Amino acid sequence: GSEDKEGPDQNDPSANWLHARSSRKKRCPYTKYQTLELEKEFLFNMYLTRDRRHEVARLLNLTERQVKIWFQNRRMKMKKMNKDQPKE
Amino acid sequence: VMILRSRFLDARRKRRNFSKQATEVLNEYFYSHLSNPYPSEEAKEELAKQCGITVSQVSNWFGNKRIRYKKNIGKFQEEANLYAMKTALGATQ
DNA sequence: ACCCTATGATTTACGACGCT
DNA sequence: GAGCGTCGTAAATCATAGGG
Repeated sequence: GSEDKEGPDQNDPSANWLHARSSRKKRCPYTKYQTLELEKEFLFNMYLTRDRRHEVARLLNLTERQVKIWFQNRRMKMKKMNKDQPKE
Repeated sequence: VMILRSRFLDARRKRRNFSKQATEVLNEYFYSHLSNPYPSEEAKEELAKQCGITVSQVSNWFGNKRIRYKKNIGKFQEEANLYAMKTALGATQ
């Protein structure tokens, strides 16, 4: 019989978890320069206007979408830092 | 100067491995919820309390565990069986 | 000391869903 | 109803801990 293995496997559990994200862009780490400039911009203000986003994207050779998402992630990071350690 | 700067920037990366006991608790939860190893916020808080770590650390642990388990199920088979047996024994008690 | 793997944390990139 | 917001996450990568 095909059931000679132990019970727990039965089916592939990992196949069950979440979407098998096929066509996603591979994560590509930003350069020191790009990150530094993004941080400076974030320090200036946490939310970008359309024009500012366009400008930053052009300056750093990133897409506007990447810049938008970077700011979203950066805000989440700030929130997490405040939650984990209110001071520093 | 470079040392000071890098330490400042990466201060949060300083870490110690979790205690054996904490890892035990996390693994027990993971393998007893293997079909859906996504603890709720409340469950994370409870686990964090039991393990003496933060909720963020619990989230990190599950994120790492899920991806590493999925990437190489074979490597974790022994561990999976161990914890499966444990919960089974606990249930029959 | 050196090398290597395990492990915890951080960084990109999205999907899901909300609000306006 | 396109567009940007948060939230939770996957996946890759980073940095170190820990062990032989």
